Amino acid sequence: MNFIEDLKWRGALNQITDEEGLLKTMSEGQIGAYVGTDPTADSLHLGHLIPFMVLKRFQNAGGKAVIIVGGATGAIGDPRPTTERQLLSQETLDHNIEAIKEQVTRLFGQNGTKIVNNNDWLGKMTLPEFLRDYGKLFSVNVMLKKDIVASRLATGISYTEFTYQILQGIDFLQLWRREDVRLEIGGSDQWGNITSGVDLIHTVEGNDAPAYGLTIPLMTDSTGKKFGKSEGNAIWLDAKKTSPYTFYQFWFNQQDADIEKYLKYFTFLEPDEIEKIVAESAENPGARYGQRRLAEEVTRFVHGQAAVDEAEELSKALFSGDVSNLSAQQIQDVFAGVPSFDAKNEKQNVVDFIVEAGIDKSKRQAREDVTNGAITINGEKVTDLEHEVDPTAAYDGKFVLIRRGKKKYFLGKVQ
RNA sequence: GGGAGUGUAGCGAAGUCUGGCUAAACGCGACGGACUGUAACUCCGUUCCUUCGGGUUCGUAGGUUCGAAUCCUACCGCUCCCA
Repeated sequence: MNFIEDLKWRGALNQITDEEGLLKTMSEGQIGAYVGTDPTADSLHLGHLIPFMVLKRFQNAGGKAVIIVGGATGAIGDPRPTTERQLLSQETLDHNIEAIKEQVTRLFGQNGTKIVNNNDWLGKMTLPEFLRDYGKLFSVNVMLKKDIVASRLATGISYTEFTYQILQGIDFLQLWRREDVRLEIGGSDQWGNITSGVDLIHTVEGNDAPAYGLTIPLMTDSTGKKFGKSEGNAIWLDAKKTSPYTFYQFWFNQQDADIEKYLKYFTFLEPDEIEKIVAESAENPGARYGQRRLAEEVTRFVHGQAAVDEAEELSKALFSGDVSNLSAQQIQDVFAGVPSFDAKNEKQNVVDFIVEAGIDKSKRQAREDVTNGAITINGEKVTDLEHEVDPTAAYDGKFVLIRRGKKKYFLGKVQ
């Protein structure tokens, strides 16, 4: 299978500007492909992972991977379908850029991957240069027709965000010239921006200049719902924001119906390997073999093998049920990935304790959970609203382990 | 600038004409429980806060009234039509 056939098989291809042309160009020698991301936060999340995985596949297929961390575009704001973006301060942007560069480096490794900041060229451009050299080449009529702009005309869009597509177009042109980038990869919402770049290159470099764009379909689960959130929170790639354990569990908890789709889309496993996993899972779905493999593969890609081992060990400890016999040292080792809070070194009513630990947001909620038998402290179920929690009662007085519901653990560190 | 709408809990959406029975129907989501495979489906419960007496809510600020999400005034936001 070639690069494109593989993407199709994985359900990871939405639109492509010129399939034949791209394959031809790829066969003629090594070319680069790029994915751009703006530093809107200090970490990427699962939504960002998708284009990066396709870029990685491109790299595995013999291409050169180039990544833009958009210092300049991030300062402008890619228009969202709903409302204008809040601009970020320069300090925040700088901080985010560094954090994201580091993450991307971890995903791609040092060798052969180029990470650039578009501020290097966009930041130096003067306004007259911009208008003369680039603005002249863009038709407002065409720009207005881009879906994202058209959808914003009713509610309003600033001149700043309107201009975004030109900047992204310039990025593609710059990389086309500097890094032999011939392909831009993005989510399906990026189609308009990507074609801006392809059009610009064709205008400047000639209509037969090889430049292609490719988008990836939005991932949804089997019920059609948006993918990538857990309890309303984004799944981050930064271990400090989403622990490797939580990350692993996110994948492990996916339902049977989605496993095949996710294995294809989110792992680098070969087709026959995936078929084998799917067949084995179908035979004995209760063993959750597909989920385990999915969790392993994706966690390894993002956090490394050590994190996979740790997440598996932690999962084993948590779901075997009995935590009361663990030593303080074991607690410290095994539960490092669980959300933690500082516990006072004194007895306290359960309800107050739960709220102060941030496990529930109101006493009402905390009472309900206790009454329902949802709260377990140090392995013992607590159902009495008057129960006094003694944080020093177990684990050498160093830790309190709270479980809410079946799956959620919180570790209190006694002060 | 002129005109017509509209703003209700995390979201969607009733209630407004005909003021009290409304902490506010219903749906979704979320959270817990049962079942199970750490699943799906299904079922049950909860979903503003609380010292469990009560307290604070229906865009904001006033007003009328014994009593206002409901009536009046002003202001703010959003949508649509005309210019």
